[in-house]
Amino acid sequence: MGPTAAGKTALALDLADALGADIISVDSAQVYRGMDIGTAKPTAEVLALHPHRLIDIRDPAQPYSAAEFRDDAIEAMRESVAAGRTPLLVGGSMLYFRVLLNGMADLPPADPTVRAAIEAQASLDGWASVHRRLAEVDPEAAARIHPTDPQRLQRALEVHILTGRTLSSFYQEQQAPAPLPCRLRWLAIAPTDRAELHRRIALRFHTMLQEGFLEEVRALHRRGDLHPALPSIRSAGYRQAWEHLEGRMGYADMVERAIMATRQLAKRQITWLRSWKELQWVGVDQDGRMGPPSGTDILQEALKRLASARI
RNA sequence: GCCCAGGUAGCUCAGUUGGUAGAGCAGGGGAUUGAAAAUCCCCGUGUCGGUGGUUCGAUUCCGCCCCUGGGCA
Repeated sequence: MGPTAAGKTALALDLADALGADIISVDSAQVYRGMDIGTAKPTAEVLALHPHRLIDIRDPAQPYSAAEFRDDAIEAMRESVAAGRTPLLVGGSMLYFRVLLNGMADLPPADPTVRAAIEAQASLDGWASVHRRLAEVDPEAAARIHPTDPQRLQRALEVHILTGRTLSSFYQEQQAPAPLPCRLRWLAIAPTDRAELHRRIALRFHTMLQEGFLEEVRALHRRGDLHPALPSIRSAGYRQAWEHLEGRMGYADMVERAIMATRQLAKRQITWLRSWKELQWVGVDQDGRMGPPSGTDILQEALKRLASARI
């Protein structure tokens, strides 16, 4: 685990070799085909040598979800363990790691029709009216969800419309998480200081531009069936590039805002990691060198052997 | 050289009919159950360009100086 631009992929490739492991991607953006440069997806050459599971499994027009990830990841882990190998889960989508660890309630999947109806109400009477409506049928969820949080309001009301039951009631009967095919060890990699992380993020975005990031987004834009309401197009960098291509943002602004969005993403990822239990940390210094890992186990042994590697 | 408009938070700016100032963005902290690279919540002391003057009190009014635009020579 680690914030974006921390050096997860480089470490994962080395660790996979050292441990004889199968890499399983835990990345909500790298699942989309045709979104390569901007998601910092490993190149085709790298993927040929180190196959990654759960990359390129969706068209950008079709949203993926944490629940689908949970099922897909467990299946991939099973196959790896059955083959006598070690699954190595690598990525920065912390909710995805979280659902593997804690499981999810048995909720209905998203329903586009119901969501469209809720959005119609919101655009007519505002999200505050959606919040009031939720308060009538599910006061507990309404108390917990802020009236200005459209995404969670929509989800809570959607669950009630689809099932006639409250979100809270589903949470109460939530089962223990699905048993995993192996025990998990948690390892996080991140630059030691924030300024260094910011530097790496800016540097990487400029590299992406040189590698043809705008052309990549232009190709997505030309399809004509994609739009900024999709999770794929909303992701950091793509959203700003999309606005620029539609003439609503200048080039310099696009670059600045894309980097800002990525910094903010990294901050949220670090917030998740701060509260993670039993987490081993690997720090990365200004020269990209890994520091000594915390904790003691076989992972640490593998990391020691890689200690001179640059991330 | 003269005239005009500005110089206030990291940035863009508002404001104080004289009682030492506040928005957006950035940044920081937090939340996170089928969109999560998403969505949301909380956090604002800064020689108010410098220096003299008027005043009980000046960031605010006045003089001079410096800097940045624009105009005229």
